[in-house]
Amino acid sequence: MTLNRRDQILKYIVEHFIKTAQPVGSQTLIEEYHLPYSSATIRNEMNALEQIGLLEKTHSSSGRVPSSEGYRFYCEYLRDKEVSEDLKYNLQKVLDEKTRSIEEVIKESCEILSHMTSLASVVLGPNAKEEHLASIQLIPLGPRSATVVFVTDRGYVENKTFVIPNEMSMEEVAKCMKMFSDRLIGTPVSELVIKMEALRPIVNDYVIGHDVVYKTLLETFLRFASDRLLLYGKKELLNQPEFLDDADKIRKMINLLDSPENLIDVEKNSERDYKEGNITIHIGNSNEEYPDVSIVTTKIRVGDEQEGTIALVGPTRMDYDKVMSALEYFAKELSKYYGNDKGGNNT
Amino acid sequence: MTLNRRDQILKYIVEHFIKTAQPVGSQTLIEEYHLPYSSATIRNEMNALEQIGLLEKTHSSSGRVPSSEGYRFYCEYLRDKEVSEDLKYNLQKVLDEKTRSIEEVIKESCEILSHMTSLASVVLGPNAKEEHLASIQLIPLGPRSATVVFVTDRGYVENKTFVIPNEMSMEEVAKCMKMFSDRLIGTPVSELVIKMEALRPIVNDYVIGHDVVYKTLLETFLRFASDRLLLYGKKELLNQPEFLDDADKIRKMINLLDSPENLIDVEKNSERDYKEGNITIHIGNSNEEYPDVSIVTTKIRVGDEQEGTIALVGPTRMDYDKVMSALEYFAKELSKYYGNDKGGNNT
DNA sequence: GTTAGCACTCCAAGAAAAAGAGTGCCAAAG
DNA sequence: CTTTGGCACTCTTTTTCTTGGAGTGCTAAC
Repeated sequence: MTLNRRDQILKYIVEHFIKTAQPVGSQTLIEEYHLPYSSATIRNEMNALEQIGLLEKTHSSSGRVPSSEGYRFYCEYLRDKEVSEDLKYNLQKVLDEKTRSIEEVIKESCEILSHMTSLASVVLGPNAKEEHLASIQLIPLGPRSATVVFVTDRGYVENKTFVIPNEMSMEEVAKCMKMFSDRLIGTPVSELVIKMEALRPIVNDYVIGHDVVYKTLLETFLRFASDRLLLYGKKELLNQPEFLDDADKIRKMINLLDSPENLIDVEKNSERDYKEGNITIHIGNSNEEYPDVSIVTTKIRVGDEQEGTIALVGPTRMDYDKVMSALEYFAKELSKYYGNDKGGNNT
Repeated sequence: MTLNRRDQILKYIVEHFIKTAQPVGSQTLIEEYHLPYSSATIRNEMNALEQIGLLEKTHSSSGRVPSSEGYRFYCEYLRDKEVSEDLKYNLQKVLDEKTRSIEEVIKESCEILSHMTSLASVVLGPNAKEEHLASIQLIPLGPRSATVVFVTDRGYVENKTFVIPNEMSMEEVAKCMKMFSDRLIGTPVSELVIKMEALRPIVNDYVIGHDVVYKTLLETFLRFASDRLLLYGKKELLNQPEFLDDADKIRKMINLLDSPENLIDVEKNSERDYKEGNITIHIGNSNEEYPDVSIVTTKIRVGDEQEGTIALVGPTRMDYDKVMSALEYFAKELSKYYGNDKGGNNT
């Protein structure tokens, strides 16, 4: 499909700006892309594009820079949708390692994605709410201390070491734990805390000094509910030119990346986001808290339950084409390998 | 103990510089501290202090700044060694919560320390090498996947989820795991990998397709060996004036904090470090990779084995007095609570 | 519709000047 | 022999001004 002149010019501007991080002028455009028009013509088109709100100027006589809308338009209509062979090759290499668990595959893939896009990648773990408690194990460490290990049916593990009060024997702790275990296994993680509440009076009759056990379990269950967040490629991201000389921007970005809440906030504010297939693109916007940050996300599914979100985070000036294609490719390949058979692989 | 004039001046300079991050001039010194001498006299003393190597100039006509040696001297002879009541109160509040595990106490204490010193605090977990494997548990998740959970005798947990190859049944995996378990429990973590090597031929005879199990275990054991590092207060640190406008310094600091290796490297280079009680102070030095970073560390002991290191990391211009006192106080209190009874608390 | 031409705007970089903070040192006073 | 007032000097920081250049918008002609 060939583009009309105006769109073609917009495309060039977006791509050139993505590459150089410099506002693009009419002259540059002609030289770089050998356009068969005079600079005046280009300027007219640029002006028109600015009127529609797809381009912006940094000051009255500067070159043009894409607006959020401009990027959005680019994503929707102009991008090439090509996945680089390099990326395919690198991802495939990771995916082909059969005995790797999905977590490891995701980790390594994210490192590759980060590296190839110079963005940070964030893995937002599956919300444990949908998982069920599969096992509670008490492991005595010494006469007065023990560790409890909790495993969900999707292999997520939490643990907690605690001190056994003098008035309780290890046997009693074990008995108490068994009691909880019998009543809690199979419970969805989201209901654990409520169910504990109900168990409180019952366990009261069983064991004296049970409250340590009770409290230990409760605290750990609360941890289940918190988001599991992994972050890769921070270094790559901070070497982008927008951060080269701007300490404030760096601090702000670190803030964003270090506290999941913020990221989730940005992501939630999504009425204006552009969706394409499984990919959602949030393009930073001047009336937001992080105006110059864009986030491209995709849901990762393994088996038939939702398994988590992968996001690539960076400046609004990011290579949307590359990022979207890469993420789409990755999500597709991943589901091909870890598809609808609940975690089994398809050898 | 009252100081001689020269030392008193050095003390004021160090403290003023720590407070303001600006080179200190003779005039300022007189005004701020009401010294009963003329500026010329002060200048003579400053000159002398520079000759001895305790002060430096940022350029030929600038005020003075403490040198590494100057800081060191300050730490050893000049500091006040007072612990603020505020800090005592806040730490005590955390320490008094009886059922908290030591990890949580350390976490919260570090947050307090970071907050009150505006430095980053780093917890370098106990080196697992000294721990012994206490438990291996296989938890089946589905027909073709399972999680193994490993616990050391000090309550450190590692886990790994893996996919069971088609040619193996869950029973076989369990059997295989049991075999490993029987032979590995009690082994020091440092020897696990070697011992695995020895087991390889034996297990070969037992089960077909054991290599997945073997590989899973081996990979997890390798993870045991890696350092366990926690980091708090990055935000506080990056708001220090040295980072206000210097993107490069921020990047460098983040690099340092994000990769444990670097931190350990800095810490190891310790011939010149100053030790006082349980505290070790590494003061950044111009011929090092991180010339303007200082690290104050203390070993934390629980029971009779070494349990880890806590470090406060920040610019060489840090409040050594406050930091050392705080850390010393914390370490002392902690060992009071979690003293020599192997993890029991003293209620 | 396209383009050459030109006036205009704004930024970036550099030079020059001015202001300020601080030093070192000398000679005189204590 | 230590302290101090005085002064020349150094170096940084801030401000102002200038200049060059990149880029635009507009108009009139093609």
